[in-house]
Amino acid sequence: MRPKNLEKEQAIRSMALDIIANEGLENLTMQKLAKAANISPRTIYIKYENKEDLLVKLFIHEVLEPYEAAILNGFTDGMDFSTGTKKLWMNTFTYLKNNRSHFALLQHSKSSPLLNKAYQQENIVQGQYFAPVHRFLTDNADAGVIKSFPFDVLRALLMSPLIDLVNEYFDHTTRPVQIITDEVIMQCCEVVIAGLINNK
Amino acid sequence: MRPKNLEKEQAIRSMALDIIANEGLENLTMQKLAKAANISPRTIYIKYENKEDLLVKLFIHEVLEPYEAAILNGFTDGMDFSTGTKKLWMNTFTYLKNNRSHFALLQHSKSSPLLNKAYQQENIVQGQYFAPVHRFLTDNADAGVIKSFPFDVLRALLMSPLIDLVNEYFDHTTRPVQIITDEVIMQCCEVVIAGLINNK
DNA sequence: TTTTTAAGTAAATAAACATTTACTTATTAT
DNA sequence: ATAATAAGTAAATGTTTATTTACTTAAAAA
Repeated sequence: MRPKNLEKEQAIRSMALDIIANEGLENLTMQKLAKAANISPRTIYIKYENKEDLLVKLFIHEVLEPYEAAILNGFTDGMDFSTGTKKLWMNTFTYLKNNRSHFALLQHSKSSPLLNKAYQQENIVQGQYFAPVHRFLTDNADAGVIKSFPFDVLRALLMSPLIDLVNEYFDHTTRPVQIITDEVIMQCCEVVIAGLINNK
Repeated sequence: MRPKNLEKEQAIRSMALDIIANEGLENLTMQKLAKAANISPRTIYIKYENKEDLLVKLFIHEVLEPYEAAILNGFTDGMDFSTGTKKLWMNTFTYLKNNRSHFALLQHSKSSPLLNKAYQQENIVQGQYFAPVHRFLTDNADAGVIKSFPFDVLRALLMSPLIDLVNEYFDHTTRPVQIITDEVIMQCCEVVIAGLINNK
């Protein structure tokens, strides 16, 4: 029995991310991908059931898992609120800055029904990201360190400005001046923290 | 000369938004649209050059313009920071809540190269939304009412949690309990305001 | 009323696409 | 060595799609 060539599988995944980063998800076709990876279209179907299967596996294993691991790097839910939040922000910013195609797929996962379903299932079932951040926020809310809101609301208040700023960062890469720097990110993080903290 | 039937043009636009709201942008095809509007595919091409032209015009005239008008309804850049921000938040939330397909297109405009281009051009050229909100934020920053950041950064800090919450709102419409209520939105708005205000 | 002209239609067309078919090749277990 | 088997390929296939062709209809201007 001839064994699977793992290099080819890796080529498929990496070229898929390249095409998505450079041309967008809507321009990723199986024939284009096969040509870019220097293989026959049929070979993709040996490794993946169909396009949906490829996209979901690419998204979960190549994007979501490394992304969540990177976010949680050096973070524990026992950190004090300010330190923990800054760690989450900086981890996220650094990772997304260096992985534009991953960011693109994450953004697509909000409007593509397919990826959105995959994202929600992954987060509900595995929840590597979900669990520590969930504990971090609810513990701080319960202890009265920050204002009390449902978890999803806290997450929106805490993390969505950062995602928007990453968007700005990529929009601005073609312009002469980079306005979204690490310093700006940290200052913004402090604004978000200031808003959420209970100061009574 | 037979005149254009404006009802048919309106049917095309309104059915397009229906399909986008119910099945997503990726499932809007010219034949499906023609059938839904009870016309021949050819008729769409009398009113629009091609699909891109249709989508861009739909997005700008049917979504972006009413959206920006709704956001600015009753808002002036001379309002005090807290009142003005709450007005912007409530206007935005109310409008998007009642226009799901418009929200869907706005979300797509972040990841679809086509709509993104249209959005940026429209905002740069017309800037109905841009201008008063820009003045509102920069004036308050200059006067020391809020912390000083570039406009784009201020906008991210001020508005992106709201957009994320609208997303939650639509995710939760299928669940039994609505967690994103007008009250929650107003409380979140106060959190954002608290973070940005200079209290020295 | 008749001519003119653009609006409108039904059906076709050509391109793009995901997926398969029919075949070849490489590797391992015997 | 060779049989067995899955990996791999080149070239279809059938479907879906945006867009056109060839024709009909309705209304305004003459």
